[in-house]
Amino acid sequence: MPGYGQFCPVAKTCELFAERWTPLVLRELCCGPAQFNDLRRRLPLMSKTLLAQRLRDLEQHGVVSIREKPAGPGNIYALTPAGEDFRPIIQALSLWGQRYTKNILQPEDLDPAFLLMSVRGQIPRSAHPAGRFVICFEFRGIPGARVASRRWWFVIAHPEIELCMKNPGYEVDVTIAASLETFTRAWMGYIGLAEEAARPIAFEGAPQAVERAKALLGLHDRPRERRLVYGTAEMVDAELA
Amino acid sequence: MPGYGQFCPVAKTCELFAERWTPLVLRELCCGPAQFNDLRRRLPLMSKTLLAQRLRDLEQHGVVSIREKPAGPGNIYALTPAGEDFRPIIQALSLWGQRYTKNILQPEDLDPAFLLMSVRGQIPRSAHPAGRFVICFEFRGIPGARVASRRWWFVIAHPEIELCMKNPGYEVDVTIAASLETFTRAWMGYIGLAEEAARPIAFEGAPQAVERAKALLGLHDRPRERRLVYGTAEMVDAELA
DNA sequence: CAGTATCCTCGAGGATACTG
DNA sequence: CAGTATCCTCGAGGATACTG
Repeated sequence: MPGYGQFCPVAKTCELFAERWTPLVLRELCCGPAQFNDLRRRLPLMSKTLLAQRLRDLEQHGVVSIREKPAGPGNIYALTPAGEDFRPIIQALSLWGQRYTKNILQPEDLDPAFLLMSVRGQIPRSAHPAGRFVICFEFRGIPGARVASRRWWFVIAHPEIELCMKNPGYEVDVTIAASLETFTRAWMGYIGLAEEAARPIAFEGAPQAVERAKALLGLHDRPRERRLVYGTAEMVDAELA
Repeated sequence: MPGYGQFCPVAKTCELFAERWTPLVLRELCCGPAQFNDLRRRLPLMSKTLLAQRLRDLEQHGVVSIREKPAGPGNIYALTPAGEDFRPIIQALSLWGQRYTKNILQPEDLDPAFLLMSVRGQIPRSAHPAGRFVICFEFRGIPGARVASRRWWFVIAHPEIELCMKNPGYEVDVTIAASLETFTRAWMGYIGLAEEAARPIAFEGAPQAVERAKALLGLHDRPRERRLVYGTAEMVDAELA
């Protein structure tokens, strides 16, 4: 892609930042160093050829560092200090989107895998229950384009949360059943749990466990702009504790 | 361009914001409502077909309003409130660029017309001299790709500054002669006036007039990150007064 | 001036097969 | 797994001509 032919720092920044997929690659790297296939999992519609190319371009521009893994094949991709300075911009794009893209979510934008990885990433470790806590998700209305199962499990065992597509076999504390769209919108805080009489989100489990699950996931009865953290696990802990 | 297939507000925002040329169209509209050819002058490398399409897309997304001119053909393009909310993002992209794109300016990024329009736009009206004040610019090293004359004039006559490609005939108070690259970098504050012994910026005129011109244009002896205002004339007045 | 309509190009990026 | 090499497609957007 040729440049914009302007010395303006907005133009020069856009030459490297406002390319297709690039802001989303940076969004991912905001969560900390990652391997190639970590990024692929989070950007399933991006081809590997293009991902590799973008990473190389970003390295060229001093925004991403590429270092060999200490053992085994493959690299570790991480933000350089210049890359870190995109974090507030990612945050600002997110806030804009939270205000103005609520109502243009398309069925194709919904994906249980991406959703639940995001949900997991926004749970501060300080909120983990003391013992093992298992949440089962049952989604209706998954777009046909997504090859994904309807049932998912969170196995919360401090300090880890395992996301399973197959029944891990543990006793389930809370089951959450909802249409994928409703749950996505509720998690983002675009709608409140109390308002969805037509397509409700059903919680099954002991009342105390249900409340614990809602608190853990940050689900509220009323709409409330979610505070999304584009940062490492430590930053999530610090900002959402 | 298909979407990214993610509900993530960063992804949804990028679907409309991070398209080629779009941030620069918004950058221009940050300066206030504009007509089609105002925008074309500021985005000379963007085709009119594409500009028209982007403006339509932005209107569709509720970011730009398109209203017929009160008289005559053509429209007035302006930011909606949602569009105004991109202003801090443009500002942030600019700050990133000021920090990290200093050293990747290409000859093709230099353009006296774009430069001097930008210079003019960053002068608060409160700084205008009482009487008429005329600055002549003489640029060396204009890239061949740019069809532009080497000499330009600012006719500062409060509350207007006229930018002329042809000698307006007024007596010149200050003449500034420099290579286009040096002047561009100095104006951005990437370099200071005092440091460019090799390719100096020559000021000609009465010492007092020269000092006045430097103050007006915000030129300093030492590098200093320029505070660029992406806003209307009133905002420039308020922030740079 | 302020765009729109039409045609055409070329290059971004997807698909596929391959490698250590 | 973690990419790279190669080929090919298709659609973004440029060029041109046209309109009120």
